[in-house]
Amino acid sequence: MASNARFAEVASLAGDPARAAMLHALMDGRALTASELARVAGVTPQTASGHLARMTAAGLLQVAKQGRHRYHRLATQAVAQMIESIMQVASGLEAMRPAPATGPRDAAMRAARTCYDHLAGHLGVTLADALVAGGHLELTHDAGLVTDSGIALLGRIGIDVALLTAHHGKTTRVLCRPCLDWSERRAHLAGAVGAALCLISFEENWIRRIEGTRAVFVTPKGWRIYRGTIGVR
Amino acid sequence: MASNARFAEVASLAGDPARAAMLHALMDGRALTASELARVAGVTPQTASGHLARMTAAGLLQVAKQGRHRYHRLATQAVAQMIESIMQVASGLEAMRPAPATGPRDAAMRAARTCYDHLAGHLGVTLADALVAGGHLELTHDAGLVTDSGIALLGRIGIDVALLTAHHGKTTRVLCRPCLDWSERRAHLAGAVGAALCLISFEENWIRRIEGTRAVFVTPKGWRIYRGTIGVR
DNA sequence: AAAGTGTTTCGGTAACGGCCGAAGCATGCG
DNA sequence: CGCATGCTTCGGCCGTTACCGAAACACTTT
Repeated sequence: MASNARFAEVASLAGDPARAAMLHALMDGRALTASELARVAGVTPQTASGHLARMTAAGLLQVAKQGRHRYHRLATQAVAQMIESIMQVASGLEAMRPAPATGPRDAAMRAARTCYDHLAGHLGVTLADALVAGGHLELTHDAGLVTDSGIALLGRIGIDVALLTAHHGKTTRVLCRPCLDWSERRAHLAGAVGAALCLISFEENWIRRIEGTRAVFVTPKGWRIYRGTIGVR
Repeated sequence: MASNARFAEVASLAGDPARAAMLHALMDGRALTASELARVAGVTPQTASGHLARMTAAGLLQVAKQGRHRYHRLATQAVAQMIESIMQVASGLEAMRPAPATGPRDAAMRAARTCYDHLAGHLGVTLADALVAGGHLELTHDAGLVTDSGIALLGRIGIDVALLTAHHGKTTRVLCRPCLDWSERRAHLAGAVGAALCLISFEENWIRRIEGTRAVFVTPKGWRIYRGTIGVR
């Protein structure tokens, strides 16, 4: 097994506090500049630059230069999924820890945030719960599927499931994936359907991002849709 | 986000070559002694002991003392999934590398092996392909489900899908999960169904483990079942 | 009780890697 | 054309940690 060295290299890259902070910051799927990442990691720009170069060389990150800025983003979905799964294990250990000091920003994060390309936090699990309760969705701890009633419901709010499937060239309704929430310790909705729901929520102004964070808040219009159509609470 | 430190701790633990080798060795789900793990990692027992103690303290491993041996195993499925996802990213980088020297043992590993609790390698993807081709299974890159015809087929070879679902207390057929193969670069079958198929294959002597490795070989009886009933090749 | 094997603890060494200050390239603006 | 800004490279310091030899510990066997 010669790939052992690669494995260790990748894990080791994620295993540094500064780099971990950067990766977390990139989990919302957006591309950030080197300076922004330096700030969130709490290091000087030149230190951050070194980290970013290494992660890019290793294929974890993808960089696009635009003017005098360099925008960094996670290279692939696989990287995002890896980070999720590490968070998963890491949060599992936290169970036996004293409750961490919870600032106001943390409260917003726990209430609703994006996780790479989908919704997480209390909002995320609430939406997933409502969809499951309404028979629109079936979830286990490691797989999920959209029912016929779910296809209809999603169509009503502007998501064409057939289009999502067509994009993958397969004829199935298995386009969702549970993603265990590190704050709620419950499954929320990831995968193509989760991403589509998140996207349309931004587009239709059901949610808005809280500047500079991964946290979001739900607009009154958003609550109407979530409650009325999806059946939340 | 106070969990950042935990995240880095976990990733960092996986990021050492010696520890990575141990984790890989434990991916077949069995429990190994400290000495065995020291051998596979290429370090002395006292070094291995330190590594194992740290990983156990961090919750990655679980240890059971039995006589003068201490058996170490992965603590949870989440840990196995994390390792998978890191392998995923790591193997993605390998795409542009020269082909690694492939010894005879590597050949057996590529042909068929266990991956935590299910089957991987050429055998794994071949089985998954056959099930998909026969309409018994539907897979995308991040989810999967068993069809009615699949439930019938699995029942014929001794796997009661209803029993698997009952165990999770939910009424769904979404008990499988695709798991990208690092050698084949294709999806094979994981999740509850994948685990059940692997288990029954061992019990019925369709496959046998090659002593001391994760590799397995298919018995003549096994080929009869795989070809005749599942429709391989 | 004594001998032997598997495992852990301790101490010391060596190497790797993160960090910053200073200086060097780029790009955009006045 | 300079000057500012964003980013990178270079050099040196320092903390962390993997590693092994030696010795202690635990448990089984004779």
